Amino acid sequence: MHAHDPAQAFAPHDHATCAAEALARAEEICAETGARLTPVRRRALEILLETHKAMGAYDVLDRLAEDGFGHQPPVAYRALDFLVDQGLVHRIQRLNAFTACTHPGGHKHAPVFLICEHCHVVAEAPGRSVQDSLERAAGEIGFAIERAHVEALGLCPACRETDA
Amino acid sequence: MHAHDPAQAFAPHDHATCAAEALARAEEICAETGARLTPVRRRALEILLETHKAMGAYDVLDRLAEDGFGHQPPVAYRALDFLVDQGLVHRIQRLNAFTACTHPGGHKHAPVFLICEHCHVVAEAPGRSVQDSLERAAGEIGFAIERAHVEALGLCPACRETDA
DNA sequence: CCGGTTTTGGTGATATTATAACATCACCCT
DNA sequence: AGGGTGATGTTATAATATCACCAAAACCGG
Repeated sequence: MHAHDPAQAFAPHDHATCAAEALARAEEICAETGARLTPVRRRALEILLETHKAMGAYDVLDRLAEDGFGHQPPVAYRALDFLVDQGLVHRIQRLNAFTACTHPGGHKHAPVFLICEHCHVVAEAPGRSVQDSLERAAGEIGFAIERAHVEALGLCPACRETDA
Repeated sequence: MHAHDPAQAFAPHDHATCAAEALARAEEICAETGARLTPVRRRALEILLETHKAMGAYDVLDRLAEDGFGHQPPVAYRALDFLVDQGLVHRIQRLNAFTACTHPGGHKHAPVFLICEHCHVVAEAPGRSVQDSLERAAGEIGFAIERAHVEALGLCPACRETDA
């Protein structure tokens, strides 16, 4: 599986490479924009990149604390807020949790999240057509969308078979 | 404006009628399914129907307490959970808040929520085409959607003009 | 390099949102 | 009446998120 296939998160893949590429890409993006990927921020991103499951802010915080960073909530929230602002991490509203973006920098990408209720992996699907429908529906009634969150709960391909 | 127009929430309308119809419809639905629209539950729904803004559970709780119901969080959460289960109320993930459904009972409706960042009104738009795109996108990678949340932030027609 | 400014990070306290666990009550059915 | 069920109340606590304040580090114009 190519590293940029949609929903790679649901398929077996070379995760070390997957994470390393995302991290490298994150560094490029920050370098380009002048944003500072400081140690806490970078570490927070690494932690999120370890898994395709979404992590709560306090889980990230615990990990950061283990690594010698502060152990108060703002430490995690500030790092996460920064990463979300840079588009390197997404917040999954449904779970009050965060997941690293697998293909950051994608030209204003409007992600659609698929959340497996069985294995808890979160994948980003190509959301262009969904966002287009959304824009159209909103446009018809004169609503101007600034940003949209699309999150679907269900079963990923692997868990469908397991459960069935 | 007809009571069932999409996104009526953004347009001036006879809200007393709007709320009364929704409440009547809720009673029908509960009668049909045997669900019990008890006093707290009914009151919680009435409270949510007073406005098209989303309300937090604790706001609803305060109102319920004023009306002589219990003043502990479970009182509100249980009533709200019931209403959500019956499809009479929707939870807006983005806001950790709740809004009454303006057209309950609609044939397994898969709503798309439009949240105005200026006036905070939440409207439900017809989401068929959005859900279809979503199903298609998920289907392509073998993901089986159980339910989806689509929430868009932006400006409603009225606030677009005001702000502009 | 200096000094002012901004950004970042640490910490304690607190706010907000949500649930667990258990007791009680009301109703229905027999 | 007895007993089951579902609804409600209450205490306590868990989980998530933010505020306020300070200190240190990075940046920037000279």
